[in-house]
Amino acid sequence: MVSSQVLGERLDVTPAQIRKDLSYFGRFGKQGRGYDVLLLLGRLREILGLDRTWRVCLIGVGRLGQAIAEYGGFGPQGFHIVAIFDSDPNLVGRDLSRHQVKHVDDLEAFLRIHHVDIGIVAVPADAAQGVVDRLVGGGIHAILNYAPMLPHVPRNVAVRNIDPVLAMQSMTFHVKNYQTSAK
Amino acid sequence: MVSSQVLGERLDVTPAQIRKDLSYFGRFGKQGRGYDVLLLLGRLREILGLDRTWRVCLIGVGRLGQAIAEYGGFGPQGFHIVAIFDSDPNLVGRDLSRHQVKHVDDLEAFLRIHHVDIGIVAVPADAAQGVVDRLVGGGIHAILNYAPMLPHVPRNVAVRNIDPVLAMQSMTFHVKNYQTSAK
DNA sequence: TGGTGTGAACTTGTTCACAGCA
DNA sequence: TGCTGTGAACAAGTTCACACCA
Repeated sequence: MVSSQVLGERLDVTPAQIRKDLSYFGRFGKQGRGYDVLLLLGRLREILGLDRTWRVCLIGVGRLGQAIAEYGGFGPQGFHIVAIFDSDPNLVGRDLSRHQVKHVDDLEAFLRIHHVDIGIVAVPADAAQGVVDRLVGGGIHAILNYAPMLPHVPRNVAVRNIDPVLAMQSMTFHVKNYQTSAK
Repeated sequence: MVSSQVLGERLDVTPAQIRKDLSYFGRFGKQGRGYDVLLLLGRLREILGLDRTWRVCLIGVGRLGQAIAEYGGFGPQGFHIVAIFDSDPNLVGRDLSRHQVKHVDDLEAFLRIHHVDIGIVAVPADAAQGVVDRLVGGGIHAILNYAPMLPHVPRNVAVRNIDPVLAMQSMTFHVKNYQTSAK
C-alpha cells in the first residue's frame, strides 16, 4: 500500500494533486489505507494503454533513423516498428532490422491498408513538415518528431519533439537568471 | 515587421498570448505596425541567453555518450563540451572528440575549479541519480538527462529529459481515446 | 485513527476589449 | 487606422479542508 503522501514525495507533487488526478479516472484508494500499489499500477497501465502493443512506422533512414530502427528499447515497452520509409533511392529497397525500406511516396497508401498507431519522424528539418502532413493525412494521431523543428498539426494529433539543442536552449534562461540573481 | 496576429498563427497560439508574453520582458512592438522581426529576434536571443556560449560537461561514454560527444549540432548553437566523464576504468583516460575521459569521481572537484553551466547525463538509469546528485553538488543548475528515469533535483535546478520511450508512452492515452471515441 | 475523495477557496494563466500611440 | 500593451473578466488548474469510510 502507498499513500498519496508518499507518492507525492516521490514525484515532487502535493498529496492533494495525486488524489485529484487519480480521482479523475476512478476510486482506486481505500480510506485509512492508501492505494494498493499493484492494483494502482495495473489500472494505470490499462488506462494509459501501456498494457497493449502499438504499431509504429519510422520515416527516415539516415544515421539517426538507423539508430532508432536498431534501438532495442521500444519493443519491450510494446512499441513495434512495422514499416520503414525513406525518400533516398539508394536506401529504398534495402533491409534494415528485418524491414525492407519503402519509398516515402508510398506512405499514405501503406497507412490506408495497414493499421499504424504512431509515426516516428527522423528526416532533415526541411523535409519534416511534408512527412508530418503525410502521416496526418494517413490518419496517424501521434508523432514522435526527431527533426529540429516544431511541426504544424491539427489539434487532434499529439506530437512529442526530441530535440536536444532545443532542450538545452530552453534551460539557458533559467541558468542565466540563476547565476546573476542567485534566486 | 510582424504582428502578434501572424506570429500567433505560426506558433498556434492566440495573438493576445503573444503580446502578453512579450510584454513580460519589455515593449518591443510599435502600435499600428507590429514587431520589427530583427529587433525582436535580437532581443529575445539576448533575454534567453542564446547570444553567448555555454560550457557543458558530458557524463557517460557508452554508445549514446559517444554519439553525443561527436554530435555536431551543439557547437553552432553555442554549447561547448569542456569535459567528459565516465566510471569505467577501461574508458577513463581514452580520448573522445579532443577530450581525455576523466573519472566521474573527479566530477565535483572538476566543477569546483572549472566553470560549467550545463551537465549532460548519458549513463544507465541506475547510475543516473548519483551522477545528477554530483552535478547538483558541484553547483550545476541545468541538466540534460538521457537516462530513462526522472531525476530528483532541488527546485532551482532545471532538468530536461530525453527519453523516446517515455515520449511514446505519453501519447498512447491520446491515441487510445482518439481511436475509440473519434473525439 | 489515517487517509481517501471532493466541493469550495484560491491561485495561476489565458482571453477580452479598449485606451493610446505611430 | 492598425496594432500594441495592459487592466479587467474569465477559465483552468491547484490546494485546502473536511465528511466519510475501513
